[in-house]
Amino acid sequence: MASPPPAEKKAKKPRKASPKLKKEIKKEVKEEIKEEEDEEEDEAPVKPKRGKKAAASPKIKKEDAGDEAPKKKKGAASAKAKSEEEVVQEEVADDFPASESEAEEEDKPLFAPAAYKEVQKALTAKAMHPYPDWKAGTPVPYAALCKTFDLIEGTTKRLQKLAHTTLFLRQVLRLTPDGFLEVVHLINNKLAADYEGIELGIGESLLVKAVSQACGRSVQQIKNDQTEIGDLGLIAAKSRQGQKTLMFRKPTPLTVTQVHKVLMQIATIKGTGGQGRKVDLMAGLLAGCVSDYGNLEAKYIVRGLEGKLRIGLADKSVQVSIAQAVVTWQREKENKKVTTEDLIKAEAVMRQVYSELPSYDVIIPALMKTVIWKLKDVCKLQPGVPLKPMLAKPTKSISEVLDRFTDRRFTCEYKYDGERAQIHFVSKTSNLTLPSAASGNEGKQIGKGVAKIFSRNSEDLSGKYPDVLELLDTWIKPDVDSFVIDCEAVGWDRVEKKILPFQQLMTRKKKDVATADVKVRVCIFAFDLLYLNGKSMCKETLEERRRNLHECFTEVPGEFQFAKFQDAKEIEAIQTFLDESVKASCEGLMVKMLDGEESGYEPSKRSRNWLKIKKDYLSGVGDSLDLVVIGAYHGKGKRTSKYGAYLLACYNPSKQTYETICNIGTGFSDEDLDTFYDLLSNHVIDRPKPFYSHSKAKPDQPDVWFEPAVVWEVKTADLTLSPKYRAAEGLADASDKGVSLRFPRLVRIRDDKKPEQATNSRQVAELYRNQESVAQGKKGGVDDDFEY
DNA sequence: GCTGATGCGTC
DNA sequence: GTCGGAC
DNA sequence: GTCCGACGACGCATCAGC
Repeated sequence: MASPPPAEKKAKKPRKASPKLKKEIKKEVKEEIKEEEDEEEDEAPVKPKRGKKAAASPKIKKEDAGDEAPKKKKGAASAKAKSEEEVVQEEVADDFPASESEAEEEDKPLFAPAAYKEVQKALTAKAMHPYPDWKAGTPVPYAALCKTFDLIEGTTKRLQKLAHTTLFLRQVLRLTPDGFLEVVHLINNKLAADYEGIELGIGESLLVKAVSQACGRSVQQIKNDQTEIGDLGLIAAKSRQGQKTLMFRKPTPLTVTQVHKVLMQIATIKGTGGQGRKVDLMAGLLAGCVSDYGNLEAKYIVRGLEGKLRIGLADKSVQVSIAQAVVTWQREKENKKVTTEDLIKAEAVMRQVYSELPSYDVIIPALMKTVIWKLKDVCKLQPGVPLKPMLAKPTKSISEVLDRFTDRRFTCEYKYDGERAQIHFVSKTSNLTLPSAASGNEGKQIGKGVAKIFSRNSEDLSGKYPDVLELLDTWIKPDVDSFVIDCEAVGWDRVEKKILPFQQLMTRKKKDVATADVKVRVCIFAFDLLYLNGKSMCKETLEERRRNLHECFTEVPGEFQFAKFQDAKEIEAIQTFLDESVKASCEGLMVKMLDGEESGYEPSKRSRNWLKIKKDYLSGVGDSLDLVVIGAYHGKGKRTSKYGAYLLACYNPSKQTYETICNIGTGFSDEDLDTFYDLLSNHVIDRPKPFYSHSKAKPDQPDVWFEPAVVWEVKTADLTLSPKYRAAEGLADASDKGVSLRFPRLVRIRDDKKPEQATNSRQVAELYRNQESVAQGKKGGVDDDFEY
């Protein structure tokens, strides 16, 4: 990689000055908003006074669960769980094996058993719901869902979030079981499984139009509110409030079914005039928020359309809640009380099933007619449905890797810089079939059978990689009936026979690709085998899976290869292998356990059981630059009323200009964000300086400009050629493109540096050219006056 | 038919 | 993708 | 350790507006 950056040479100053100035004021603003919300609630006629206990009141939770849980966890280390059914609840909780050692067979629960007691209390108490029961058999009121969202958002405690969710799901199961799937989809903020490829096609700008249209305010007014309030959902709610008296009250409030239906309509609109119709539909939804919880409805309609509910409850927690609600419901049908053990077991079932078949469209219907203990028999990994990929945790040093894997056998693999690809295949002679997604794709017919390919996020990539699928036949050994493999698709230069940089891979077309037109060829690097000949391999050890992988496939250089690996043990060997991987155009290494329970492919159990080492994680290694802050963007969500991101530039001494290089929005502590807001507010100017070189395109403009004053050290994984930024323009490359940073993050403040001492354009160009992917083959002399 | 804005996916 | 905060 | 949500660059696909 590049030579040590200038920043490393200077003495390091302690980072982070002490802040805490305007904090108070901001708090007040927030509280104001909060109060208004509360008021709205008080008005609601159905405020559940009696329901308090069941709704898992914060205080009770805190005292019991919060404090006891950790102690119990240590104390109850080894007691073995006994028969499941007729044990008194308390006992079960206390005796349940807490963790690690013996309970390996069962998945670990998300929380300590003692905490479950609390959840359970909430579950078994005479169910009092924050939202009163609707008429059984009728559609779920959207307001009921929103009320639940509100409660979930209102706490930061995970147990409470869960309790709220579960309670609501139980209510749905009890009153409107038919609506359960839709409810689950809306809680996940999904319309359907990812591989169905159904997208809203809504972004902020269309949404602003819709809000403006719905409440009769100008787009500009909404935008102004955005910098102040930050949350478009709240704005919609507020705006609505203002208009309330003027609007007609429709008699029928929204139902979950209706909302789901309209969202589906929005998603399927195509063609000319589509955006306008989408806006109309959205505005219609907003106008339909007429229940007593209208403000909440509007808020979450907008949040949902934004693509993020931001209630602090996502995938994993939803899984757990579904498991809890369903098991409780099913127990009730048997006239039995749910036990703590039931909850834990149900959660384990759910996690495992979901990891192999992450599709509620399949799981929920199954749960409606199957007892949860048998779910595993009905819902299994099947070719055609992508499973959640195993992920890796970043590691800060090689010794950290060794610490984590002491006394374990492990292996290191190259981490290729491409696109994650999960390939599914079923042979013609197999009695299996590739189920086609509702939306169409049948899978690609190839000589030996049918195949599909999926992305890391379960999107169907079959249309993007026809060339890959067509070559499958040549890698598969005879008598392989069906499989799912985990791989990386990497750009491949067929002439030079070498890996292409990621940026090049990205230029591939994505839809309806014809093999003949493919410009950027790809080599598949396979590293895992998840399913083979009708059987899931997930529970096998990595060693076993890898052995099978190598047995069942033949390498074809430049088309299909096994990821390079080495079962290194010592620090030096790993270091050497890491260096080699970088030289071979890889990002670094993946480190994985070879055998034992934890080497299984079970993302739900622990989604980050693998480790990754990249050069830029290691402190003191990798490229870092000292850059000048010249602009900023208003923050959203939890960054409301501060800057959420900043625009950075390097210095060009010969032109005496500041050339923009990237935005930055990560690496800041909350304290930093406050400090920098205050600090930089002193440097605001009303227009960019004439000596700033930056894109003139409208969407590229920051909300605020600063005079050059503050310098930050920033770390990056790579330098890229940019269509948007101007750093080192004309120096890095023959083209007119500037340079930007891949994965920029703040390292520390450089208040020992003046803006003119920032990293200069020539240095940026040098860093760019020194990269393996660029320098390969044309490594020239070292530019010595680089040092200064 | 072209260009720029916007959405959405990859990392 | 990276990162920090809350649990 | 786990989960969540702030935020990054970039390029294809799609549609509005000319």
